[in-house]
Formats: sequence, structure tokens, C-alpha cells
Amino acid sequence: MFFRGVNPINLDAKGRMAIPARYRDRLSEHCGGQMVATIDTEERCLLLYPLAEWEEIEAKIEALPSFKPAVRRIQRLLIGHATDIDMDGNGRLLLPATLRDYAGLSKKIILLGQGSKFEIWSEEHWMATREEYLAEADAAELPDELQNLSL
Amino acid sequence: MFFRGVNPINLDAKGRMAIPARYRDRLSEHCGGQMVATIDTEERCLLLYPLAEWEEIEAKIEALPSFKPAVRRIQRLLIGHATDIDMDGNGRLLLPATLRDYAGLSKKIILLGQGSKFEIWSEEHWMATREEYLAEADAAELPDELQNLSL
DNA sequence: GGTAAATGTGGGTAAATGTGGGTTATTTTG
DNA sequence: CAAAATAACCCACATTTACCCACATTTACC
Repeated sequence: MFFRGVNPINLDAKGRMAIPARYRDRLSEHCGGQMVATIDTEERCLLLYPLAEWEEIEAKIEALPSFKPAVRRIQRLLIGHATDIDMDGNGRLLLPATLRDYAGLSKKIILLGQGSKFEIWSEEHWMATREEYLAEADAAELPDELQNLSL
Repeated sequence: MFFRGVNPINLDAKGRMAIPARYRDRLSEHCGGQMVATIDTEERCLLLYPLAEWEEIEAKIEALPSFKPAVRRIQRLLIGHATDIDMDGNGRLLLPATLRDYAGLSKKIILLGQGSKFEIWSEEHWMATREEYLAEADAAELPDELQNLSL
């Protein structure tokens, strides 16, 4: 299960997001269209997992030592915001208002394939963040793992 | 699988790019015409891989420690922009608007063979960049690896 | 240089996709 | 418990994309 690519999508008046057709079949087979959305704690964007992948992650998060404040914080943020969402008959997901607000999603959004999950950004915020990322691309401060990566 | 050469190509009104015939057979055999395009993070151009080659790279990028900001950045840029593209019956690729915009591709483009991948430039930008490269070619500041290279 | 084959280009059409909204069910709230 | 809001489900239309065919142009070969 590997997702990639940039997908500009419009939310409709009800807050629904049409999943691009090329992902639909895979999602239906893999998890019957059952997904989980939660927030990204670093950036103002959402994370969207197929149910099976999310459950693995959730298990790991819960297994962490919960007396540590930093761990409690992550647990509350990630698990707390995690919401089950099913694709409807037209291959659309209804994003809850709480999550839409967090990521500042209005009409134009970006669905970004990121391996085993997707990220959901407001178009505006994604564009701005992308430009930052590109500007930072002076190789000077790259960690070793990246220095040696040949593309 | 090794690609060489500069190929001036015209995009048609639908944003399609005809792959020069001499590459077609090899691409059909090697990957059934399945390719992946993504962005180059240093230059405003695109990278075009046969699917198999891309998957190797993707696996490496995915395996990096994703809590490091520099790594997340690369993952978002490279995997995020990676888009599956298939050759049509006429040996053409339809480049998505998002990627065309990034590289500033309008009509005249350059397909540049670069070993296991291609690069795609707008003709204008390629010409300018090539001139820069030629101007910088005072050997003084070459790293050791290059000093010893005999052509 | 002429001819035939191969390549590049343009666009039409049917099918797939995206979009909007109506109606019924379910939940929430006063 | 009633009323309002939200969500689920469904259908229908508009748009886009993929696929195909046909023509123009170039290349290769005789």
C-alpha cells in the first residue's frame, strides 16, 4: 500500500472531499474504504490513514510509557483527534468540522500521497510551505543520510 | 537501462509529451511504459523515472528517520510530488498540470537523458542554465572526485 | 532524390470521474 | 419529547480524461 502524488481537490459545500479515482479501488480492497483522519502535530495539516495502518500506529502510541508528559501530550493529540471516516458510494470522505478547522481547510485543498498515509493541506498553506522547503534546500545542513542519497 | 541525449520536444495543447521513439521500446519492455515523474528540489525541472527505478528510490527515502525535519521535508517534496504516468498507445505521457507549473513548462521543452532517469526542462530555462554551467566551468573549484576524472 | 516506413501531432468520442443537491435517517439540543 | 441540525444515501448532470483513429511530417533506405 503506497500512496504518492499531489492532488488538488475541492471541498464541496458539505465539507466532502472526493478521493481521486486512482486510489479508490486500492482503498476499497485494502480496508473497505474505512479510513482514519487525525492531526499532524508539527504542521497545520491532517493525516489520513487506511484503518489497518492506523491501528498499528495507534497500538505503538498506546504502548509508550504514559507517565511521561511528552508522551501523554502526543497521545491526547493524536489519538484524541483520530476520527473514523468511511468513503461514501461516490468515493467521497466527509471531513469533520473540528479537523477542517485545525488545518484551515476551506474550499481548495491538497491531498498529498505520503507512503502509507496521505496528508491533507489547505492549498494556500501547502503552497507557502512548499516554497519554504524549496528555499531551505541548500545542501549545507542536510543530515548524512541525505547527503549520500543519489537520485 | 541507461538514457542519454538532449531531446527537444513540443507539448501539445493537452499537455502531452511524445517520448522519442528510440526510448519507447526499451521503456515498454522494461516497465510496460509505467513511469513516475516528480520534481527536482534544486532546480525548477522534473525527474522522470521508470517505475522500477523510482520504487527503489522511494523505498530509501521512506526508510529515513521521519522525525527529522530535513527528512520530512524531502519526503514531502519528492514523494509528495511523485506522480504515476503511463505511456498512451502513441508513446506519449500526459504531464499533470501541477508538475508542469512547477517546472514552468509551456510548449517547448527539453527531455534530458540522465542515466537511469530523465530530466524535463522548459527549453528556455534549460538554455539559460546550460550557459551558467558553462560559464562556471573554471576548473579551480572542482572537488577531488572530478579533478581526477579523465574524459 | 524519391519513395516507403516510421514518427510526431491533432483532435473526436465514449467512458469514467467529479460535483451538486434532494430526500431520508440519525443524532443533538433546548 | 419535539425540533433542528447533522450525516448518510442516492440519483443526475457536467466535466474531464483516456482511448482511438487519421493526417502531417520527418526519417531512413534504396
